[in-house]
Amino acid sequence: MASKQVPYRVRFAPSPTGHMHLGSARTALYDYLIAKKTGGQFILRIEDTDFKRYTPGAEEELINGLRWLGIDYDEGPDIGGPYGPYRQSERKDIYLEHAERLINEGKAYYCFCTPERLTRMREEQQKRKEPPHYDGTCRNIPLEEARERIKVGEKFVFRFKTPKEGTTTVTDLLRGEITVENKNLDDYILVKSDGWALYHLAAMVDDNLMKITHVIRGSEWLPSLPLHAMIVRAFGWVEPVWVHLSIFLKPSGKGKMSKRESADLLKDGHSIFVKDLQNLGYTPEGVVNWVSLMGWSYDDHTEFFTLDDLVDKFSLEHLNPSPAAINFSKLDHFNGLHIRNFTNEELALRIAPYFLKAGYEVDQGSLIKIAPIIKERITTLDEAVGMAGFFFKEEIAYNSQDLIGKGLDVEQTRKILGDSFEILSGLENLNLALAETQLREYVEKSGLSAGQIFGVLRVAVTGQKVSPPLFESMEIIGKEKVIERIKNALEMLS
RNA sequence: GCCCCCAUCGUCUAGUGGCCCAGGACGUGGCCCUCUCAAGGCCAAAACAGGGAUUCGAAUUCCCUUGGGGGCACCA
Repeated sequence: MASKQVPYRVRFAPSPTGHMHLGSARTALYDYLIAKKTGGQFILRIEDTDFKRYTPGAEEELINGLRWLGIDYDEGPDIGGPYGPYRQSERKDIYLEHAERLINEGKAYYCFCTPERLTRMREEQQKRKEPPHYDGTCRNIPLEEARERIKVGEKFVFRFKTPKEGTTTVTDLLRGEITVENKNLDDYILVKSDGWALYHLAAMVDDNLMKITHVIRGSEWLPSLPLHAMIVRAFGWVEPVWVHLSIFLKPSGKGKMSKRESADLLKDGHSIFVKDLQNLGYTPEGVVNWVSLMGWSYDDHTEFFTLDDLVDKFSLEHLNPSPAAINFSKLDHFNGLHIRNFTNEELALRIAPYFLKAGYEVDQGSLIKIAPIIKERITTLDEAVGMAGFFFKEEIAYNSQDLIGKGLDVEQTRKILGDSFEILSGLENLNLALAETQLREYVEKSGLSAGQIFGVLRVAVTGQKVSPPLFESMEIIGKEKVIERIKNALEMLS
């Protein structure tokens, strides 16, 4: 009997404040993988208590992004679940109750300091070269007095009463024990004066209520981990396993990606936003494979994974804590790999939207025929349009200069075109084997190279200097159209 | 400034004291294949940040230095 796997309950808890980026995608992926692997649940929770930063449409983009990547969640705002609601904006009272509980137990206190006073305080601390921290003005106000002030209508926040002495030790799965001196920790605000909980409180309360066993998140949260552990401990709850994933650095490896740089990236056909990646012709398979390997590895020799492979092979043990620079050329590599792995039917389905977007009228039947000859020539789906658009054009446009092959002059080119026209016209159809045999015989007799002759025909038939294989292409285009295009080319040169 | 984290080829990484004068992948260069472009195959260049300590033995353990990153909000 195999040892029993404990099901993990994990959550992806983004705030709807912008576009879904790679870091989020990876966190969600790992959440999904480990939940699936252990037979547990993956929960989507929206952390939307900061209304100032709320971005309309962000939640929808998040959900679409997850869906596109194939990362399904078991509980979430749109599908519900036994521990809802899954939007923090619908859980205000829950947080307030918990904050009150901390107050009653002497583990938190009401603070009446105004934001203005706090900024002034911080400025002075900076002037004195002190680390910014709350000075504790309200820390020792007797509870009775504080309640009176609240009754009178004074504005207040809840602050956590952080011990001033001793140390706090928390264990991160990837890094081991992390110990900090409590005097370096602040009396963090738990609930704002508008009554809304801050992340520190809300997330810990929700994680407990939603029975989260493993908190998997970015390591930008590491500095507040001791606080989070303190809050969990103050409530007397058992801590989840803390897992802080490595940070993604920009391709240069120098710092996190900024807004400005993200925009520049897009010009090169890359992006850190899931939505852009989709538009740029990347496949969910490629993105998932690529992102899974940033900060995690399986073994020495396996790197090609489908989502199902990953469910099978993923484990928290092989996570790497060091920051990772984003490497887009590797994305291209994986994307190409997965495109080549598609069946022709699948590829046809995937590239169709890109043709449509470019204004082409395409049919599935033709795309299936085209799929095998472009498969190994494209790294992104949208490249199919540039590579194979000529199949669907009534008339192809190109520069007549491009017709004239390397080492050839106009006369020679015309002769090639004319002879080819004769040869192909004489054929019953442009059956691949037949056409190629005939044309190769012609090459033999002509004394020219195959490259020269086929090059001329390539431009005449496809309008491109770079195209899928000539004979395969001609067969798909059909005799009539091929002959006509050769004739047009001939006329162009006269 | 303070706190925390990290440190193997350009990049992503394998490596948990001897199997490593360090393996794989991307990228780069070369060759082969070839109707273009790819794909594919083969080959090559390319790294344990530095210094101590522990040990018979260190990429692997400990300490220091250096470098890099993250965080210091009534944001998440």
